[in-house]
Amino acid sequence: MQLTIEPNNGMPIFEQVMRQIKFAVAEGTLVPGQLLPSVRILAKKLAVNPNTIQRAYQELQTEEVLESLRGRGIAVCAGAKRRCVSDRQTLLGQRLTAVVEDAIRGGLEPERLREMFDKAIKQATRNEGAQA
Amino acid sequence: MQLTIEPNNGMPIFEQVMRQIKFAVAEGTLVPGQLLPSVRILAKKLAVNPNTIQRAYQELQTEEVLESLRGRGIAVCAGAKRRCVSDRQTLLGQRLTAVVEDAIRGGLEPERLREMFDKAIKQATRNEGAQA
Amino acid sequence: MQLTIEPNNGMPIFEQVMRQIKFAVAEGTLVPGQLLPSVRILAKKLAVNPNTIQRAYQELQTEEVLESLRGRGIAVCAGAKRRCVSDRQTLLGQRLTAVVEDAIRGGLEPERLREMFDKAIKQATRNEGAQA
Amino acid sequence: MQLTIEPNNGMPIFEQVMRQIKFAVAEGTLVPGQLLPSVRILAKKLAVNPNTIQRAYQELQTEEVLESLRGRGIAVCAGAKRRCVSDRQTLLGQRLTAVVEDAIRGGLEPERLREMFDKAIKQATRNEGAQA
DNA sequence: GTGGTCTAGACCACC
DNA sequence: GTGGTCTAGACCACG
Repeated sequence: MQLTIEPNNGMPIFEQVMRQIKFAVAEGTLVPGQLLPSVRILAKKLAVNPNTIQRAYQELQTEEVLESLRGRGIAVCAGAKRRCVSDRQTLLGQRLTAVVEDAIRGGLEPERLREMFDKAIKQATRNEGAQA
Repeated sequence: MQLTIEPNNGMPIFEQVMRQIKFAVAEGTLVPGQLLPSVRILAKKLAVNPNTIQRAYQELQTEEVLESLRGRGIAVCAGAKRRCVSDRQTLLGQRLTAVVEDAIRGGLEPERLREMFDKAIKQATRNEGAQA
Repeated sequence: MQLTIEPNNGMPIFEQVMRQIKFAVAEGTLVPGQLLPSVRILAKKLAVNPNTIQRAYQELQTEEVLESLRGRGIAVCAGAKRRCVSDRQTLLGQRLTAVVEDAIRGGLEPERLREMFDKAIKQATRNEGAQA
Repeated sequence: MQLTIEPNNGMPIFEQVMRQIKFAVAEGTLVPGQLLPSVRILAKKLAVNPNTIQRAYQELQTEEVLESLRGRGIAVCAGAKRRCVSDRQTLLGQRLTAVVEDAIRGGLEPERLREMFDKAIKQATRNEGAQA
């Protein structure tokens, strides 16, 4: 698993960590039962305070994505994958709807918006292909 | 001009005010040269701390959307409309691109994304029509 | 509102604070909309680190018992009372069931258990009456 | 003797082991003088760290429930049964009293509490009967 | 003034 | 070794 954080981009670090872990669970990079790096290890790797990682892990536990195995570490929960995938879908849908609404309400013609959308899709798939 | 703020929705109040003023300028509800309500009046109307309005006006001045007319008040700048319109366009483009990128990078098929987009458009135009 | 914490009794301090706040909401000492003491004030009053109070408030927000009013403070949520009351009921039920089960499973005769229960009730009501 | 542990239910594993051993002594499944399985054997059977069993045995020795017989193993103490039985009684009494007190102090009417108690008793005896 | 986030470092229980 | 909790003190955005 490859985590990257960018401080000072507005999003709290612990939240960046949470999102990336949920993402990894959703796409299967992290599978249920798998142990995550320990708080201290991950903190060191990301050059971040252990408390920050602790908080990310903590909140992911209350979201039932991770679970603490006493003395052994922290692992991905059983039903986590399904939950993360659906979370991501709804979040994505909300964001897309919000953008479209703002555009339409701002007087942008649907045709023009569609052009922008098509362009964005084309570019995104090209990027994706390049990385693969 | 009709401003509405919703506290605690995550976006700072001063930013909500800024966006709505820029929006009004972009669509022509506020025209260059027009005077805005005084800080105190607007603060009272929105039931908001005057400091908050002050900051919104302040930052809009540094963005050259508003200008302070000594002793008369605060008015919309000359070239503000063009600037606001293009601002809104680029911002919208960025948001749309970001959502699309996240979706594709997250493994969503372009066809599925397009369906979501079409649904969002249909709903947004329906809402818009209802309001008009 | 009167909060008391006892360190070193096993229960984390932030959890003691949470429980007592939920209790106060449940019994109506704290009413929806009411502002709580600020993080710093309460921390000082309880002779505890502000972070500890912050965490209690934080988690009560994710449980939708409290809500943060930006720049103004932290207040009791609208639907909080009902939620806290039902929470307390279910929790109580679970504890009672657990004790009874342990007793029966341990071979205690139901009649003997009922005697103990009656004695506990009598004593508890007497205490309660004394305080009132 | 049949021990079962459930990790991550909040109660430390060594304590679960202790309670179950005391329980077995109290009900006579384990009789004074009887040898317990060795630390390693039991640890393996429960799929648990030997240190954990070691600690359970250790603390049961300081409570004079078990005693170490040099070279032969660990056995149940002479007066252990009486002690365990009375321990269990007082513990049970304390828990029951605590629950009842919390309920009454929380404003629950004694009649309502009694209903809950009766229901719990009925269910517990039914479960017990089913298992027997 | 408020809450929110973060760092640094400590202590604890558990395995 | 692990996670969990706490203290101390800092900085930030917001009102």
